[in-house]
Amino acid sequence: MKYWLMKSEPSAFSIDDLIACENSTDHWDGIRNYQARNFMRDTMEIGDKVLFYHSNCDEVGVVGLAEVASEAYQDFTAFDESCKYYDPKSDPDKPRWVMVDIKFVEKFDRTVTLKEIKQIDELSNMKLVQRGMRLSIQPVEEFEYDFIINLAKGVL
DNA sequence: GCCAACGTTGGC
DNA sequence: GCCAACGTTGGC
Repeated sequence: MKYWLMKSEPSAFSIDDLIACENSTDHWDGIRNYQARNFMRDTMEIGDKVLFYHSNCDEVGVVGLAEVASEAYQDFTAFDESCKYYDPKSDPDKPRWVMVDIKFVEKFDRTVTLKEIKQIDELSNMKLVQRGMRLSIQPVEEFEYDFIINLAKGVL
């Protein structure tokens, strides 16, 4: 069992959008970064736990939980010329990009904000708060995952 | 909207 | 293989 943080811009795809999907599950398409792709392709497993993070918005932070619901498979949006994620260099016979399905688990009553996370010593090693870290899919430690849930629920 | 930091591309 | 130019990310 592994733990991840996955970023999404709520103006493009928010946690409420995920809830609204059939079975509260959707494919996580549009990843065009090799490191993030490799995590999905090589390391993620069905059932892995995900912190759902809203970036580039009014209230930046972790808004809820999800889980990995499929193995990695080819990201078909790379072959669609009309899609903004179109990548002419991705050959359908040898797809360059993959995605996984993500299933909604829980929406927090409140957002655990980036600002708040930055102020907590125990979370200072999270990739999220490292300078210049832009990866949209990041591994997190189990205790970090638990810590953020506890913050959201006011247990701490 | 700004801009720092980063990843990718492509000429050499 | 180097590195400048460019495009993107994402906090503020």
